[in-house]
Amino acid sequence: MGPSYTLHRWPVPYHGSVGNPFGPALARAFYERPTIDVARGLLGKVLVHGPAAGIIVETEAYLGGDDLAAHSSRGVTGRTRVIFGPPGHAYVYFIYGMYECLNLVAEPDGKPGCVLIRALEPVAGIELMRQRRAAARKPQDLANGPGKLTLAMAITRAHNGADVTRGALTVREPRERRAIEIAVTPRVGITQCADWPLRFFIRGNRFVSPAKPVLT
DNA sequence: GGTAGGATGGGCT
DNA sequence: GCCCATCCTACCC
Repeated sequence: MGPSYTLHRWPVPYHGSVGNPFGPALARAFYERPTIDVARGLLGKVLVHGPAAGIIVETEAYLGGDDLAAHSSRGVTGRTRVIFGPPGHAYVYFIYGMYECLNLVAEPDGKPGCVLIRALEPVAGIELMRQRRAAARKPQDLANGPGKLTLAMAITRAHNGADVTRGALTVREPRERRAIEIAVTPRVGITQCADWPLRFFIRGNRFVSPAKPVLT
């Protein structure tokens, strides 16, 4: 029988044009900037992995220095090595025994800083995402959380260290630019530096995560 | 509409 | 042994 949701509630899948339906991949210089600038700048860009793609609608900045919520605050380890490396690479880590989260490394080589991708607005490969996210009952539930979006996009720890300026996993300019308003709140699910305003999302977008910290 | 509780395993002290 | 940058289900309005 059919799925438990009704098909008409889903948007028509976006098939794109022949060839690459999006703009060029962001260059390394985009990432080689202060982490907060990168976190804000990624909003509205398009994360692409093979046939699946989504507009980045929510991010969080994890800084170097005294940001104790950042994995890099404990120094270079086997896990955090990538965060200290060159910008424009993926840092993917395993969390809560079940999920994986995608970050993009910022700052010049040698300086820590990364951006957690927290939510996507699916724009291509939506049928594929539905298959990968059987628990999602509505389109906005496909990728509205850091663990959900890695499932929907089939991003795993195998992508840790991958160069996102080229290859199968990239971040690209959108086909058309849209004006957006950026909302800022504290980050979700942390205890250290819990009041730092480092979560950014597109105000009014229905695909942001359901987490609702106090607006600042 | 809402929330409490459990699943599940790697990283690090 | 404790800590998680989470998600889903069940259950209750």
